[in-house]
Amino acid sequence: MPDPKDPQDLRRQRVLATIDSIPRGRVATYGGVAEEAGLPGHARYVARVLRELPPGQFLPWHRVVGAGGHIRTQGQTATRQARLLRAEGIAVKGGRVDLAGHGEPW
DNA sequence: CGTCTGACGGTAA
DNA sequence: ATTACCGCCAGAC
Repeated sequence: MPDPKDPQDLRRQRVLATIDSIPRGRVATYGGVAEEAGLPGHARYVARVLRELPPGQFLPWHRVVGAGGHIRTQGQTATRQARLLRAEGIAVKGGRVDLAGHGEPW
């Protein structure tokens, strides 16, 4: 286990905790998650954390989308994300979700 | 240190 | 709608 006092790890934990707090049926943007985690301007960092997330983790990673509701994942991952979103009642059309109806809970 | 790379965000064409 | 840039920033090398 990584040292929980390591500031690097704390930062990541805050991001993960924020994503974990996204309710079912809602989505959040990378930038929104970053801001909520106290890291304004670090949208790319959020993406990195998710990208390197070990598979099988319980985390609603699929609820994180790009600005404007765009799905930014690629290939099979994008397919899975769309399926998971639709499974909780979020429509995905043209690689995009309706932010107006399912936007960030913050 | 300098460079390169992005599951980003925004703008311009 | 697409493509090309640009600004940004943590990491890897």
